[in-house]
Amino acid sequence: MSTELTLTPKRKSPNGQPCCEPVVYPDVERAHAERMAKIAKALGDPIRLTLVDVLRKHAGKVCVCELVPLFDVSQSTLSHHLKKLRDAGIVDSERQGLWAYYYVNPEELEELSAWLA
Amino acid sequence: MSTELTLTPKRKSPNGQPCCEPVVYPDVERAHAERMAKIAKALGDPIRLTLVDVLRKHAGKVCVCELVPLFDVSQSTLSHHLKKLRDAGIVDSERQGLWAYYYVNPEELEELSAWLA
DNA sequence: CGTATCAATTGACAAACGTCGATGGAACTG
DNA sequence: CAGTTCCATCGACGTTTGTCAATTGATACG
Repeated sequence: MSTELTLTPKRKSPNGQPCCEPVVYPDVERAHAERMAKIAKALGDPIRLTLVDVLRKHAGKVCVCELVPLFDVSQSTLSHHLKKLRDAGIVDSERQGLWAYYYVNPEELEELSAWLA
Repeated sequence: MSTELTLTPKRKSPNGQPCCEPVVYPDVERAHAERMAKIAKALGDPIRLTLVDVLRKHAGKVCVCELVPLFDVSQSTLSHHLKKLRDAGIVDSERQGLWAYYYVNPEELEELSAWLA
């Protein structure tokens, strides 16, 4: 990263000039930021965050039919949230007969967790 | 939390019965989850996440005019993103003459960071 | 085979989002 | 004062989101 920016304009710029030197975009960060933002976005809903919480704490595979009664939303809405978490890679699921079991992919949270710490 | 749930239905439920015992909603988590989801949502955009990254790494107050050239969006869009971060409490700003200086409120990230770790 | 159960998908809708260009307002410069 | 600079806000737009009721598809049971 090493971006030691110099960031303190003191006076108005001369006419026509922008106020600051354009600073290079930290290139390494780009894909990094996009991956983490995707994860954060998936966690950006109380229901989904709680789902992840329950799945993590249980540390095993949890049947959808156990998850539905935990929330005040319809089954289809919950299914939709689970799909978002799957699309983000945060959870995965496994079918067994009638039931679907969900579990967390802890690695997917690591990057964001490390950045945040 | 102490929620040791028993979560593994094996057979189809008898007619009319739902498949699982309803499990109590972990009440403590509710406000907690909403606060953290709000923070996560604010971080759920690559531009905003990068803004927070730059502000954190610089560990000081940064002028908006330094931030604008870092991204491929208009000044008004960037201002909009900064407002979202302000609304979430993640950053704060301070006016000095013509310029606005932004900085991170690190405490606001702690709850989510701790949960994620 | 017929019916019930669980879960995903579909379609609909209002609300929120991300973006831009234009405008407004405060403050500095000459 | 007149012009300029920085930044926030407004209005518009197309897209995405969160939600539900209804449907579908797969599986299990009798």
